[in-house]
Amino acid sequence: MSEKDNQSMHWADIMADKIIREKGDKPRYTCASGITPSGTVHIGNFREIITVELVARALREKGKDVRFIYSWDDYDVFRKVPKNMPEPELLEKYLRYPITLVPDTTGRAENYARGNEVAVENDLPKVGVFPEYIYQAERYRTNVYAEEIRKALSMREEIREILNQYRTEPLADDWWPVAVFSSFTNKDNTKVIAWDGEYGLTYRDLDLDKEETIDIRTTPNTKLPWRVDWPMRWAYEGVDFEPGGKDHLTEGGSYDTAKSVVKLFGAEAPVTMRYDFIKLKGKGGKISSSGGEVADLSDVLEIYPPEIVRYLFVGTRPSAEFAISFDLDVLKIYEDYDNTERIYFGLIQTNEKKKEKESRIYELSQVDDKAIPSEPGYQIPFRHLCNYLQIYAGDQDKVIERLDGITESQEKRLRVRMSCAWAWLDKYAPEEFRFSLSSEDCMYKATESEAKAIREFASYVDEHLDALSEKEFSEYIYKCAADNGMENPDFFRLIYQVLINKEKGPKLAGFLKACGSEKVLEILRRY
RNA sequence: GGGCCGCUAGCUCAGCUGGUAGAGCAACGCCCUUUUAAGGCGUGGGUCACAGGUCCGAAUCCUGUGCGGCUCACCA
Repeated sequence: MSEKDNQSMHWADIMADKIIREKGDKPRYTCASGITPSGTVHIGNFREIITVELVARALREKGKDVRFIYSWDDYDVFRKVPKNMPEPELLEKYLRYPITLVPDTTGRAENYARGNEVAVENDLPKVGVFPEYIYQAERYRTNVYAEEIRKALSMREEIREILNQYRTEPLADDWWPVAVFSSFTNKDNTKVIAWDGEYGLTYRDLDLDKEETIDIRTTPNTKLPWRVDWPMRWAYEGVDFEPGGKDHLTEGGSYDTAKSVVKLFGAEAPVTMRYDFIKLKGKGGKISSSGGEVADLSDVLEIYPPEIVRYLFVGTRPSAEFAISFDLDVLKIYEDYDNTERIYFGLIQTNEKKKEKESRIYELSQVDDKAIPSEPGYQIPFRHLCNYLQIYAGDQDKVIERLDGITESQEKRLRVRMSCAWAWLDKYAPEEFRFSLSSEDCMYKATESEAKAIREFASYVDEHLDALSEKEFSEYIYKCAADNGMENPDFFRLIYQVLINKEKGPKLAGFLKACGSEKVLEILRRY
């Protein structure tokens, strides 16, 4: 590979090369990601998933077989009731339970953890992400990790030493590298008292002050604490790559200690990369959990088509923080994506370096790398599309009818885009941006002289709108104002009032043409 | 206290394995005597936080300083 190629490489390709370099040339690589579904899995968590997906795709394109596993850490403790969950007082009673044993008050699934999981599992295929899901609650509760737990117990002192390196307070003398959910209460308010050197573990339930001895080969109650659990799973699955947030990948963070602990399990740490958090812009705090506003993948998919959702992440270095916008920036995002697409299809000339870079971003943004579009999308600015949609009150078929020379594949993509645009107009667009054509039951009350001007204007529209250009027709707007003794601003205001019940609107001449004389006349002739 | 990140045009940011700065928005002007957050063309605007260093050459690499932020040191 030449140096030149390297310069224009995408971060996912660079990471794939790094994995191959550090892990050796293997026929198959295991890429992992995971999270505790202790609340809504938000778009920040999605960044880790899409990061793995992009690296996995880059590896596959280099001819490697890739296993992409996604670990749901649903045997973690329920510590806090998120603010966006229904029936908080019921959930309150289940604090300190494993989240898999907490009821789902949203009615989405059989338990709390599962409810948060299904939301994500339903949306990931839409953006072309198909991991193999691993459910840690099931793994632990069916004793899949019994040997690993026994190993951890036997390496108690070595593990303690590693963890103590970064702690302000050393772990207590009676600390054990295992957590126990009480079989009496399901809560983790327990303390390990003894281990028989094999599979027998004795713990005390601190709430009830009762003791019990369990067999880690048969009990569903044990689990490893995070800093031991993570490296254990690296070893168990043979993980080659797993990214992490900056909370994990800081000195003394869990990646650091796990890197040492994993050796005790006879394996090496995976290649990693750090990703930064995602901010939100213009969401207006509609959904709130633990204080801040939250958006999940489905919120983003509502206003951006899948390939643009991917584009947001593909085009940004993972180490950089960025904001996902719900406000007017949405327009720019669509324009940026379309621009990248035009570069890919050679509709815009750029230098070779930029073309390579943008083209790679375009490819990686596509949901299915086996089905990259063979032609660019229908060229219509997002703003324009929003106005057409509003003229036709969201009727996609009518908008399509107005567009010349649209192909089948373009129509398919445009319909997705229209759904997003419509959702955006409805939920997030600023008021000035929105309008709807007046209906008969909410007519502007015109004075007699205004009505006369409107009727005259209607005749101009009837005679000239279709035949003349936007600019040429403008003359008639001014002429009509003058003929009726009105100041221009007043006349424009009048027409906007009549058409859309607002004082202002899109640039009038162009707007009239976009509406078409038929629709305009239908409204004007009510006067 | 440790670690990390950021500091580039009024705003939001791109550019970063070095070759005398870019985009969008905002501003201003013109097309059009003329409403407009839907048009077109154009203009202005930055000692790239600061100080050193390496280099023919630094926004880009190194060192230090300042300011802002995040994170670990509890749990996951």
